[in-house]
Amino acid sequence: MNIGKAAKQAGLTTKTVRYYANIGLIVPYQDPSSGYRDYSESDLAKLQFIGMARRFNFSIDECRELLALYEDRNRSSHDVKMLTMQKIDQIKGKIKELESLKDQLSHLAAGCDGDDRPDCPILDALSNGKVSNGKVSNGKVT
Amino acid sequence: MNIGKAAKQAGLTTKTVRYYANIGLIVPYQDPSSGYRDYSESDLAKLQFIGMARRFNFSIDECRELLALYEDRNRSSHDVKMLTMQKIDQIKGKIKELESLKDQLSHLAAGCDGDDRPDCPILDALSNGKVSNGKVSNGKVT
DNA sequence: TATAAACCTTCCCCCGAAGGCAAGGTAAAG
DNA sequence: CTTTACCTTGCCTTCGGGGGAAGGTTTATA
Repeated sequence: MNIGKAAKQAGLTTKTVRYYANIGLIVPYQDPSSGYRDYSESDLAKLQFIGMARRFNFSIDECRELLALYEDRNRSSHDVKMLTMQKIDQIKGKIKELESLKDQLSHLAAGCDGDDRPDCPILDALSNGKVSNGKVSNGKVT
Repeated sequence: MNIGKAAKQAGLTTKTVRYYANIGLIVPYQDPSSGYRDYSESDLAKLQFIGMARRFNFSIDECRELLALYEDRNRSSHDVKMLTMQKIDQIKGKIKELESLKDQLSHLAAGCDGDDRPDCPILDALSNGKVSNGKVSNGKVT
């Protein structure tokens, strides 16, 4: 199967699929004469697997781990669950951080008239540095 | 004031402050003979302002807008509030997205025994593509 | 006064995870 | 045979800086 079809089946772009081949994540057979990549059914399954994992916010490196487990017939489900729980914790942390940001910004916005006069508590708060209790970044997750 | 002290006062790294000068965000006077940058009190206030805005997840371009408003004695607080509300909406969207991810992953994890046997509904779900209802990315915000 | 430590400068490469585009080769259809 | 659709590599861009080299400046100390 050519890269275009494989990409479409997996819901990815050809750029992405080619990138995965370049970084050694999913490397298909490549015809030496034409240079065309040829994706097998097994490759396609892996592409779909990775696509789904990426949609769940797993990083490429985490996908590498998941893929290794996926291919290991003797893996323990414990290992997979661990990775998943870690990801959940990471996401929870990011949510808390964003909740805090949202609350602080909402508080600022509530104090601002939002009319055509220049007085603005939001700008005041940003400039005097005393907004609230900090602790903002950085749990990754994006 | 030298860059090191200015950066420290603003809670930023010298790298970051130099970067802001390079992209034209906050450009201090630069001594032509030594090449040293010299940050005025006004520059420092802007650095602190930007630092705070960045901590609130405003992008560099949004910081540019905020800074323009900050410096405009005739701005209307309406404009500032608009930007802030937009940012709040953006953050809300990202939170929803992460909540959905978390719920789906939690659901998967709950179905997985997490023992040393290989059976793993998490991997099954990732590979068969039928996890739940998709709609995952992408509201930015990071 | 000499020297060392602590600053500062520019320059270039690096991260994640691809996207965009150009130049050119290949395959399949008409 | 030609057009069209697909494929290839390669290089530059994103975003917000971080790391470190090579070298200049300033300040403190011996």
